[in-house]
Amino acid sequence: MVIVILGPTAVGKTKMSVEIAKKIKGEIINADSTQIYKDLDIATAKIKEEEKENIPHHLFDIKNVNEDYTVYDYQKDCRNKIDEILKKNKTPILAGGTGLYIKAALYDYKFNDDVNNQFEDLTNEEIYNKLKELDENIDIHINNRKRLVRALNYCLNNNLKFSEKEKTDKLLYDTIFIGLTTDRNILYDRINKRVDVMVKDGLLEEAKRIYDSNIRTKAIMTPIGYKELFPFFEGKKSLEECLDLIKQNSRKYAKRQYTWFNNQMKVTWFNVDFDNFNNTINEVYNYIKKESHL
RNA sequence: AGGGGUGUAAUUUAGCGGUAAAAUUUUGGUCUCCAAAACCAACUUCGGGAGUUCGAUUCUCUCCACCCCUG
Repeated sequence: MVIVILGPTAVGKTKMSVEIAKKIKGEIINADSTQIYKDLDIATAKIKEEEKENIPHHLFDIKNVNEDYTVYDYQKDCRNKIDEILKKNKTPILAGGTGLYIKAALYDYKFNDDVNNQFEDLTNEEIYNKLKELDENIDIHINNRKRLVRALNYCLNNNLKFSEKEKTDKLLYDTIFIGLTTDRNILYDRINKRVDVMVKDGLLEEAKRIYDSNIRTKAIMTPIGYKELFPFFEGKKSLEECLDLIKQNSRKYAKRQYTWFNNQMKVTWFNVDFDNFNNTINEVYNYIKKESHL
């Protein structure tokens, strides 16, 4: 059995994962695309060493920021870890907020081979029209260039219609999806406060180090919390403006996480009791016990 | 208190005597490799009152609010 602890940012997934692991002989696998990387600690809200409580944690800090890592890599790595842990007769617990990673790892999710970007010179409309010729049922919006390119590649490489591509919802593992949630207002308040705490914990120093390194890879530019501070280091914006932007981007991110989880997975949601987190831990634990005895 | 200015969406700003607009926020949604990403959609507005006019958010008066100057 595999347990997944998911939810929007700042809702308490990390803490829950450790508590559940302690109760059920679990090992934790990171399911957060930004915590894969070394040296990105504060902005990504990565678990601290002393918080791990001797529970094994996997797929944290496995890449340098100048290396690439994609869903494709994660699918392989995560499945390997799951198998390893199951062999030891322990329970893998995926914890994190990157919905696509979770989906790719646990479902029979297939990738295209050989994507190349030979259409760089074309306008969106030209790509769209080419695609429409090969697949008249396509319903990707014309402004969504990334997806248009991918669909066109699929049609050309496989000589098949993208709209008829097999979409499977088949789970590869016996999985329990635990979703942690709370009122939107409370969540937003927590997000805002957490950013302030990050600053106290050294977010500015971490971001400055990254800014000075002059590395501008995807790993650096994707997480919320670094790029927003660059204008401050350049004297172009006030610190407050930059921090507000971090908060705002985090809120938007949380909103998108909800739409993904609600539409892509069968999640059982638990309202988090922040005043007494133990209540929520017990609730989740009892639910897992009940489900796993079936 | 006197003089001047400004009031349009949650915010910043367009605009016009003839159905009020954009960006951002917010909210909802899409999704089969770059997902803390990409994309789509929706809601809400002319400070109040009176006048001129066929018709006023636009012009006039007045009240209110805010800002600046003088005291």
